[in-house]
Amino acid sequence: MNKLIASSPANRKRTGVLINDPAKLVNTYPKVALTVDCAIFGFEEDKLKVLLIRSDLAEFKEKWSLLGDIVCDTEELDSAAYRVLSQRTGMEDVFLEQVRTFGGPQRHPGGRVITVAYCSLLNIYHHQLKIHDNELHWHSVDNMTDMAFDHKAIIDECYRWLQKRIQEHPLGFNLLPEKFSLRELQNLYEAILGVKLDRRNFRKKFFSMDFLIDVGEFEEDVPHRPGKLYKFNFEKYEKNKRKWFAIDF
Amino acid sequence: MNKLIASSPANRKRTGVLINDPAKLVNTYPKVALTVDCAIFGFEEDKLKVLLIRSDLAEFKEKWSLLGDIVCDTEELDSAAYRVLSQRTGMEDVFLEQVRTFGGPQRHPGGRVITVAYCSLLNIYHHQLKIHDNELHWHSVDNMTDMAFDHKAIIDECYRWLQKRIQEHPLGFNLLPEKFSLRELQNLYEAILGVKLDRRNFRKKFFSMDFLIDVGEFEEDVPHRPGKLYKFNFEKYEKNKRKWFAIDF
DNA sequence: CCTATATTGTGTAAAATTTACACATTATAC
DNA sequence: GTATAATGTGTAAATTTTACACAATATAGG
Repeated sequence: MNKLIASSPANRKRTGVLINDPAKLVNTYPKVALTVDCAIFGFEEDKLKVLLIRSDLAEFKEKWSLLGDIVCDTEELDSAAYRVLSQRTGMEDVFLEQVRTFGGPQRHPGGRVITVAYCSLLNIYHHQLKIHDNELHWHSVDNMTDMAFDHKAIIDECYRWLQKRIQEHPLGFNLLPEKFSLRELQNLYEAILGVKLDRRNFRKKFFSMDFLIDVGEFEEDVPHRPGKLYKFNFEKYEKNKRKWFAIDF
Repeated sequence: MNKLIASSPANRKRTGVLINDPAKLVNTYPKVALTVDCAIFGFEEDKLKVLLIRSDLAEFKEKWSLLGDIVCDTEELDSAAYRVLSQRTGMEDVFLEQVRTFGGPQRHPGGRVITVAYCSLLNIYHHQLKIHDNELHWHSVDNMTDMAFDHKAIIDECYRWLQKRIQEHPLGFNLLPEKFSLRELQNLYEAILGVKLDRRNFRKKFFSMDFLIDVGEFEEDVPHRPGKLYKFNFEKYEKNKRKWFAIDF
């Protein structure tokens, strides 16, 4: 099934003789192209969105793909992903985390290309966000179709990852403006998790965590009684971060 | 900081002209060596162990490394990891999951080598387990020192991943014999999580989940009253898998 | 056979958390 | 000024989690 490669650690006979020239060894290894792909999520009109670009492969004409790039020679994976992110959005200090690596031998029509998938969260209305390329678009996460490569599978994986993660860590705030109302926060959770939550219990939950700072301001331009605005107290959270423990499955 | 690569998706001018020859494009990408590394965990004498091998690089003489191998030309990442696992342990049907990818440009002294880390769990006393290579050893997970490459960091990451994962999914049973006592199960959780648990509450918890099958047998060769033996009901678990939901951070 | 030892197996009460649920308040829109 | 649409708030019941002690049962060793 696999071509045998004599130098491969598992096939190399272990003679007890140590290898003095690792570069020579690595030279015998097969090489693949390496990219990063970013699932850049945003939240708009109470919907989770992901930033996509038109594929420029003829084969995937009219199809959408994630923002990605090759990893340069001496570049860290995280740095490559971050570079994609800031080049494409103009934003700095954006939430970014590795999700998983996709390496199917047939995933790219041009030959083997391994991609490390990243998840990124940003506020679509951030003043710093600049999307120049008019081939870039925010797509609703439900209703992902016509995707190039295996990018549908990557987005699905990143979305599941996000659903899980926002329940355990305060990631969601990265999708909101710095100041937000509890309604916005609840809409965010409801949209991402695909559930309906009780308003009073939701509030009680977040207030009891005691990480919300009342900024003493109110919503504006809403056609009803404006809600209070809050900030998330990241410093306090980092200090009090509870060690998560509960057997439950 | 990074060498510019004209063909890189992010640098390529988007002219609207579609690429008809993706292979030609991929050929211009820089290539890296690709490996998988398996953190193969076992449980012995109430301690979490990981299977390591002596590094065969002179540079890492006397140091330990994870079991890994290069990924072959047309091989899936999962398959490569599984191949390492079965070649090294003789076992089939072993729990295996991708954890994350390590790709620091300097992580391998022989040049750039990206590695996809996998976590695997098996029962050290399984009759099928055959470890031929006498350079292979089970190491206690605390007390990991003298590791080759960045394998200490990889093990740390896999260990944290495991700690989290066994609380949400019934992975731990993969480390135990098919039939086990509740004491063994509790020892497992205590060892992996590094906590002390109340015996009665632990039992109540697992009984209330209702996934344990009383096999009607008892421990043997223990110098005290033998405990009942149980199996984990994986079928029932798969059917009833509850969708995990709880905002908590 | 008896005794010492070590571990199994079991229940309950208190505390904490989660859930379900309704109405008065406050702003805008017309 | 009135209709509308959302905010803001409390409590009781149910559930889950925690803390905690003692009798039963096997082996080990004299």
